[in-house]
Amino acid sequence: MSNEIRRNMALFPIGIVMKLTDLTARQIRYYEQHELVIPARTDGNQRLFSFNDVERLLEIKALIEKGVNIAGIKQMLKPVNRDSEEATVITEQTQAKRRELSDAQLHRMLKQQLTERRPGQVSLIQGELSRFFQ
DNA sequence: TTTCTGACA
DNA sequence: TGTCAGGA
Repeated sequence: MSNEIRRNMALFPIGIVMKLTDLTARQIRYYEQHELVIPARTDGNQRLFSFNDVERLLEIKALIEKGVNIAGIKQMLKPVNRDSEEATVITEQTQAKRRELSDAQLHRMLKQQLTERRPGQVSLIQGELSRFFQ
């Protein structure tokens, strides 16, 4: 159950998400405008994405590459519920994602991509992810 | 330095 | 979508 909390815990800024998803900030913001993802906001109006947001963006990216437009994606992906406190609602979509991208795979992918960074910046990024490897 | 919004080629 | 401006 605590995994749900962790998966929905917003913690990375757009810069990290860009590397994780291979999307540009422009694209990510554009998708947000169209409500494909609703990242949390904190402090100075900065977007903070959770693991779920990242997975959602990867789904969007995959669909875009398949030639699906925004309208089409809106219909395929369930509308996002952003309850900062309420528990995560396990939607059919969520379960579908689990089948394709398990936690282990996601973690592995994250490690891989975040590891190929310059030695100096690695510590910072790993520090952000550390809470997920507890 | 990084991210944000708005706007235009 | 890319990119620049002007702020936070």
